[in-house]
Amino acid sequence: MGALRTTREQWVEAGLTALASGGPDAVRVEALAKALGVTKGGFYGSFADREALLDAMLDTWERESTDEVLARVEREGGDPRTKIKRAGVLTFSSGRLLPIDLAVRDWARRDEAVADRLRRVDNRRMGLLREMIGTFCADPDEVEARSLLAFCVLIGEHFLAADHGGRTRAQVLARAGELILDQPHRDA
Amino acid sequence: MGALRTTREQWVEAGLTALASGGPDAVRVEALAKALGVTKGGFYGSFADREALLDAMLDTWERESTDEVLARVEREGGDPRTKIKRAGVLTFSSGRLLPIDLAVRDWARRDEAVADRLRRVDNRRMGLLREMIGTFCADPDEVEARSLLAFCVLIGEHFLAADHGGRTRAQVLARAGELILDQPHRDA
DNA sequence: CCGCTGTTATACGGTGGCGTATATAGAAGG
DNA sequence: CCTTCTATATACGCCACCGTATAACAGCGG
Repeated sequence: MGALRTTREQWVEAGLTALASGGPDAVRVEALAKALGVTKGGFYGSFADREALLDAMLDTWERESTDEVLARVEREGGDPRTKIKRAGVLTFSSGRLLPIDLAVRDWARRDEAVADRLRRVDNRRMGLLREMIGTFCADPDEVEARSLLAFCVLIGEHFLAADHGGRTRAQVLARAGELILDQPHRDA
Repeated sequence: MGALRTTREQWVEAGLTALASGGPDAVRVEALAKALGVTKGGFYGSFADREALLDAMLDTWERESTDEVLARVEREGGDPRTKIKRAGVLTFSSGRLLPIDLAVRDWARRDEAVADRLRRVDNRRMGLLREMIGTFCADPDEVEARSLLAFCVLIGEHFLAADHGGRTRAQVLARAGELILDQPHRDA
């Protein structure tokens, strides 16, 4: 073989970094090449075009966000609450996946194919939430409502800019988490 | 005067439409001109450059999202719950403001000036939520938590792609709304 | 009716990005 | 050590876009 090749994975990684910080429009072949210290010459040996890279990036994101997280959660075990918390940390507290996730969400509003992928990912996550919340809440409709609440907070939090009158966001979130997860509603 | 001028407002309106459907990168002077049936020739009579248009667009959005909504809510009166619901409808159920709002939220993640504007807007909205929820919830920390929950749902809902096992999103949201607003937490 | 006045159309230069073609360089194999 | 093979550098054409300069043109005042 010839000189050491810049792998598909390196291009995908650089692409995801660009996506995370600037959205899909920031994923530009020449910019990624510069970030990798090469020129775009070799890019078209690994990918047909820019679209193919975007597709591969979404493949990687989908796999890391679902299969890898769920496998690791399953492998490390624990009670339902522990599992869910671990899934949340793995997905939204590693600096890597969170910004990609948020960028994909905005992207999905304008691209139906991206929206389909996001639906697959979100449905698997909702599955976990249902499972956990179902352990302490009997009404399936309420399980669904609480799962949606939890998911909306996990995501929506990052799109809100409001302050909280001296409290930190983390403090308010902790209290909100209690309302959703630790205080099952009692029917009047 | 010469030929009928294409007003600043028309450019701003076209810009907001483009922002709503394609994000800030879709706000391109020549594309807006085509949408207005003119060329970009006159654009630079109304704006110094593209940045000036983006600024004017944000001015308009900020005013419509806060002053106009709050003034109308105040003018039409009603009890706190009615006021809040009216504010929610005016902001998030008119096809116009919602997509702009979502686009601005993603934009704010990458632009500090946009983030500052969004903070001003969100703080005024949180003010209304606090006021309403404070009417049936005494603990200020819980008021804050419930307000954040409500706001996260209003926004996060539009960034989620999950299904709900036969239920519609509206059904699940209705139940979630009850949990946040109609079922004050009782201490154990 | 004719000449201002100011808005818009048109043309231009510059930049940056995509995808292709060709040359080059560096490792593997003889 | 030389050949060969392949990834990459380089150069190219193309297009979209920004911002400017200049020309044309539509109303209004005289």
